[in-house]
Amino acid sequence: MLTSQRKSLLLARLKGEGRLVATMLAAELGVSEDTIRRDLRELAGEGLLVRVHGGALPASPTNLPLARRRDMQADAKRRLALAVAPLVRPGMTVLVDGGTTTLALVAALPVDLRCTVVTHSPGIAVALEHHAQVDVVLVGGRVFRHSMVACGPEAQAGFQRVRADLCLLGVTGVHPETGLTTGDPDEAAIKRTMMAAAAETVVMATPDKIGVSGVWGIAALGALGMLVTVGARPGWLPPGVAHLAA
Amino acid sequence: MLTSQRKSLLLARLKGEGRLVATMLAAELGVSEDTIRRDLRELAGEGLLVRVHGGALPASPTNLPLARRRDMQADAKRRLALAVAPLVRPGMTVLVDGGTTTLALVAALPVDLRCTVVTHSPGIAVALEHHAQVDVVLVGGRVFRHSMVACGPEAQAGFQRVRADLCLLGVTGVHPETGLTTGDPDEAAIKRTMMAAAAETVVMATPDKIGVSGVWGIAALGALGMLVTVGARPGWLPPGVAHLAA
DNA sequence: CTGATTCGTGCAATACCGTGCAGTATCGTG
DNA sequence: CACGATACTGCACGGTATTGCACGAATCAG
Repeated sequence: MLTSQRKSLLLARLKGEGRLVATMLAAELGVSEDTIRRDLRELAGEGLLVRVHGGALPASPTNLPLARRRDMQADAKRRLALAVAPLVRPGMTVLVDGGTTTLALVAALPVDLRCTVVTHSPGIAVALEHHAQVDVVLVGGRVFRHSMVACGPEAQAGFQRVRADLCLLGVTGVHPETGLTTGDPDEAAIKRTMMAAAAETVVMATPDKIGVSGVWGIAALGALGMLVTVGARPGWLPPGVAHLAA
Repeated sequence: MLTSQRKSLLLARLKGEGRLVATMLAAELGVSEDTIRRDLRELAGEGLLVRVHGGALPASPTNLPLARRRDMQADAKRRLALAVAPLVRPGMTVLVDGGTTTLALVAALPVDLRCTVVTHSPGIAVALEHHAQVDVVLVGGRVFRHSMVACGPEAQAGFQRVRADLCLLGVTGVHPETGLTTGDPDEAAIKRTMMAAAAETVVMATPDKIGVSGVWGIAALGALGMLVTVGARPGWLPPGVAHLAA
C-alpha cells in the first residue's frame, strides 16, 4: 500500500468514525504502529487532524463529532430557523434532513402547526415530540453514525414512496461551481432522493458553508428552489434560485 | 476509547444532563471509577466543571432545568438497567423497544460494546449516538405520538425482516392472568412482531407495572424468556420463565 | 453515632510516545 | 545500466501517560 494512499485512508476513516486508534489501524493495515504514528504526526503537522494519546481526533470543526459541533454557529442557525419556519404552511408534507441546522428549524416551528414531516433523522423525530398536530413519519435504515441519519437502500426506498411539497436540506457546502456538496457518498445519495421526492427544495446555509465545497456532490445549484443565508444573496447564485436573507 | 475523547464526552453529557454521576459513568464507559474521578478532577482543574461529592456539576450556573424531569421510577429504572446491561453480549443483535425504561438500559450499555441494535424508537437511536461500535438500524413508519415509536405496517415489515438474539421489551403491565399488556393496539401488535423476531424476550418491569393489567394484550407470560424486577420473583410467574432481581 | 459510599494518594503494570538507527525500495541522473 | 540520493519502514530503547488496585481519610444518610 502506498504511503499517500494510506494517509488518505486515515483521513477518510477519521471523517467517518470521528477518531483514529493507532493500535487498531496498525493491525488492520498490516503495518507497524510506528508507521501509523509517523503518518498521524505528519498529518497533524499539516493541520489535518489533532494528535492525542492513543490516536487522533478531527481538527476541522466541520469534521468534529456531532456532539462537539452542536452549538457552533448557534446564533446563525437560530436566525435561519426563524426565517424559514414561516415557509412551512399548515397541511404541507415536508421532508426534513438531519443535522443541527434543520434541528434548529424544527424547534422553531409553532407547536400547534398541523402538517406531515417525513425524516430519516431520529433526532428530528424526537424534537417533534411536543408538536401534537404534526404527523411524523420515520424513514428507517442503517444509521450512519457521523451524521446520525438512516441511510442505505431502505432509506432510499422510504423517501421514494413519498410526494412532498417541500424538502428542507442541510449541506456541507454551497459552492458556485461544485453546487451542493456533503461529506459522505451515501448521504449525498439520500439527499438527492429527497430532492427528487419534493416539489421544491430549500437549503439553509450558515456562513461557514457559503463558498465551501465538500467532497461529494448532491446537485447543481440550479436544482435548488431557495437558498437561505444570514447575509445578502451571493452574486453567483443562479437567477432561477430564490434567496431569503435571515 | 481515547482519553481525550472520553473527557469531551463527559463535558457534552454534563451540558446535556446538567450533572455527572461518577459511578454510572464508570459502568457505562467501561472504565474504573478511579479513572472517571481522575478525569473529573482534571477537568475541574481546567475550570470546565465543578467537582461535587458523587460526581460533578457545570462550572457556569447556566441551564440546569433542561433534563431535570425526574420521574418517580427513575431509581428503579436505573437499577433495572444496570442489571440487564450485562445480558447484552458483544456481537449480539438486539431489538430494543421504546420507552423510558429501555432508554435507561441503553444509557447503561458500555460505550465500547460492539453489537447491532434494531429499534423503532428515535429516542433509543439518539441515545446510542456515542456508542461508536454499535450498529444502529432504524425501523421506519408512522410515529405513534403517545409513546414516540414507529408503528404501522411499515414498522411491522421492518421487524419481520430481522432475526435477533434478544428482544428488550417495555410493557404497561405484567399480570398473572392477562400476561403482558400495553395501552394501544398498534403498539401491542408491534411488540408481538418483535418478540417473534427474536430468540428470547426480556421484559424489564418497574414495581408499578407488576400485577397491573393494560387494555391490549401482547402475549402470555409463558412466551417470555426472562422477567427483570427490582424485588423478588413474583409467585405467579410461570416456572419456565427466568427471573432476574435488580 | 454508625455504616456505607466516595475521595484522594501512592504504587505497580501496562500502553503509548518519540528518537535514533539500519535495512530496503524507489527515484533521478549520468 | 550503474550509482548515489532520498524516502519509507521496522526495530530497539528510554521516557511518559494512563489505568486499576489498595488503603486510609473524608463525607453522606439514617
